[in-house]
Amino acid sequence: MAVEKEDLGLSLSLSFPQNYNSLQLNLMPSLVPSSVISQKPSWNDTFHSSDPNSDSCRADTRSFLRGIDVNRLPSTADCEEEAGVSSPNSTISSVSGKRSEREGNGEEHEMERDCSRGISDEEDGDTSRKKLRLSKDQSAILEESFKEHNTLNPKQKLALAKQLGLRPRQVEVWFQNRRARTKLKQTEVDCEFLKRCCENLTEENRRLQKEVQELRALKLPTVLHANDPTYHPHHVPFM
DNA sequence: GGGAGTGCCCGTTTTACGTCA
DNA sequence: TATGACGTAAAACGGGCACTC
Repeated sequence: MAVEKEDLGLSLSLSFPQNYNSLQLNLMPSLVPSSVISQKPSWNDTFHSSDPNSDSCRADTRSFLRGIDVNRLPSTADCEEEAGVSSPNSTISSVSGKRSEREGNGEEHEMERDCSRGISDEEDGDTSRKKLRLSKDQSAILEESFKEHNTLNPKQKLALAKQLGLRPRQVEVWFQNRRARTKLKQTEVDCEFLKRCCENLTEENRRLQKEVQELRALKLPTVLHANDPTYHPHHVPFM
């Protein structure tokens, strides 16, 4: 496994029941969980025009990315598509349809040619989809990027893909899966937190119940006498 | 208002790889 | 030691939704 669970940098600090506010969830060293996950990264500054939501960027991207299916591996991929051969589980209109229209562009195409691993994977003539195991270096770089920003704008994606010698689609998929793993991890942490909350509340409830019983035991005579109209403080009942 | 294009999320499938009998 | 079954992590896929133009 390229990324161990520990590599996610998870740490959980719990302090119960004195101060629930002391709970700290730190999923990753530089990635603040939940609330910040959706924030746009500062790394955007690296790429000017980098706000993925900006009009210029989107328009840029749209014209930028068109016409090439990044899922298609370089070289032989073209032949396969034209021959109507795709992966066993994908139709021509599936991946190549949805992604090709939005991610194809000259730069990516050129970059894909440089993807030696992809080429070698496909050159064996096997038409089934080959899953590429990322190298440790590739995973490390992706992790570093993810720590900086857990989403990518198109330019960042291209730059990263180029740097790693991967297809932009692979980088995109990696980030999607990485976000999913982070979310799953956060859910596990949240569940653990709630579980501990429940345990502490149960214990607190048990303690309070016991305390109530003790108080009732102490005050029982008074309570009974107060409700007893025949009671007289100096009256000694028959035994 | 609605269609097209795009990005992201989510659930699922497929594949690579480690473990164990 | 070889090998096949099995489990798991992760890469990849497909559909849906939201958003923008």
